[in-house]
Order: sequence, then structure tokens, then C-alpha cells
Amino acid sequence: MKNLFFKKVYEIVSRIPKGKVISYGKIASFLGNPRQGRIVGWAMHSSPNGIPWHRVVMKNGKLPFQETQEGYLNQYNLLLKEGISFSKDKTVDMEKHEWKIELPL
DNA sequence: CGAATGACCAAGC
DNA sequence: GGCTTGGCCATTC
Repeated sequence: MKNLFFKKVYEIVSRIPKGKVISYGKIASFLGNPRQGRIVGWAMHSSPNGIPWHRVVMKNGKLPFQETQEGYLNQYNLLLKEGISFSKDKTVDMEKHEWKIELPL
């Protein structure tokens, strides 16, 4: 996409190491908009190819989908493949897997 | 340009 | 502890 915000979001997301996750809020916060995960969400929704969008979860570790939606299992399996552990309630263990944004872009 | 929408979040009831 | 509201801002119609 064209926007700087989107671009930065993609930059960050594409730098998430394998086996790590991050929350929408963290990304938004890092970009200077603490309460705007929605925009990050939008960025993910229309993310270009090659963006590991599945490594982005909600702050509480939940996936951004309803369990009734298809993408849910999609993301779930992708994360499992990368060695991310889930709790019984299908939430990511944020303590273990939360990735800290290290560098500026 | 105005109104609605969204893979969010925090606060309040 | 689940539901509602307000906030925020890019995108779409």
C-alpha cells in the first residue's frame, strides 16, 4: 500500500522472527498511535503477499478471528507450525512468544 | 465531502 | 465478568 503507516506496519510485521508473535496494539503503539490497532488490523486485512500476518494476534493472545471463521484454523495451524504454543482456550502464550520490537525502521 | 466500517483497546456499567 | 460506549484513523461507498 501507499501509506506510510501501512508501510511501517508491514516492515514491522515482516521482521517478526519465526516463533514469535506481537499484538496489534504494540505495533500501533510503536508507530505512535497507542490505541489504533484497528488500522493495523486493516493493514493486515489487506496485507500483500509475504507478510506473516498470522504472527499478529490480539493483546490478550487471542486470534483476531471468531472460532467459527475459516481464517481461525488457518492462523492457528500456521502458528503451530512455527512452534508457537497455545493454551487450552486457543490463545497464544504471550509471555513466551511476544516479540519485542527491537529497532527503528 | 459525509457516513459507515473495521482481523482493536480501554474504561465503565 | 460479559456487554456497551467512545476513541482513534485509514479505507470504501
